[in-house]
Amino acid sequence: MADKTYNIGVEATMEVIGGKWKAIILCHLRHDTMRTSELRRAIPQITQKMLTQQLRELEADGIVQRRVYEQVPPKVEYCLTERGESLNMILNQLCKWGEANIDERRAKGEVIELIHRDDVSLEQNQSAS
Amino acid sequence: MADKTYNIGVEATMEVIGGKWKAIILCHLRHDTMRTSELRRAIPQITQKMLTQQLRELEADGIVQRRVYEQVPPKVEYCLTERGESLNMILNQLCKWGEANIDERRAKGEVIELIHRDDVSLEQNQSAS
DNA sequence: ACAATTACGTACTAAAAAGTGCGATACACA
DNA sequence: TGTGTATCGCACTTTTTAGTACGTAATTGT
Repeated sequence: MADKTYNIGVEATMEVIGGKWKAIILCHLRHDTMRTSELRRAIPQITQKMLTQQLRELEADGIVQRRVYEQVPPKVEYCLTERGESLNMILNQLCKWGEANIDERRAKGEVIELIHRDDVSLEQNQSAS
Repeated sequence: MADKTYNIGVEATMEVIGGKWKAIILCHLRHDTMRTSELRRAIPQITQKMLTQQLRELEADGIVQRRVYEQVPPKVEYCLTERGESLNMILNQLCKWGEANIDERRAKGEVIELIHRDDVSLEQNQSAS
């Protein structure tokens, strides 16, 4: 394994959840275990190749767990590992911030649509005030 | 402004803080106002072009504020806007998660180095328990 | 005169990430 | 025999992102 150097923690995090698809995949998996086809339906624009590829990388990073059922047609399920679960709070906040931001932008006249608003409501919220 | 559609909030967030440099830049700016040259020293691998380009995009997204002092040689400072500040908690957590992850990986035998460990200690932390 | 300073732009190139199109498997069912 | 299912791999192309190399400005100090 080659020597690796980070300057600041966030670099290591973005290496794991960065890119066009990973954070989205993880946001879906944080609620449920899902099979490949469910993820594909939940993320319509992703291609099969990208989905598999990103899931493989997340697996290699110890974030998701892959479970294969030996049956035909195949059935493969993915869920977060313990390390993946430790991203839960971050994922929730990323979702919420994005939603709030979309609202602000819309209030300023931009034409934006948000298909699925996450209802995390009363989970690990700690809004001081 | 062209019509834009998101499926889930996190997409909008990653559009703003994604990419190789933005989250890193923001992590540095969350403590201080900094001028261009300070940022460059804080993030040694970034090129001048990338730094400027990313800052411009963050400015366009209303995340950072650019202040130009009319003097020679030029002096330009950047700081977070209110909207940028609203990312603070996320940025802290991204840093902390990365640090913890680096520790885990090192414990498993990987040869990793982390130059700057962030000491956010007692800021807006809310660890229940 | 000339270098150093600080911030930025622009044309061009290189590398990384994502997308397309195709094939494979192995069984069920018409 | 042929079609549908669910998952994945591979070769290839396109798009996006990042990096290189260079040039500008206006002033201070040598």
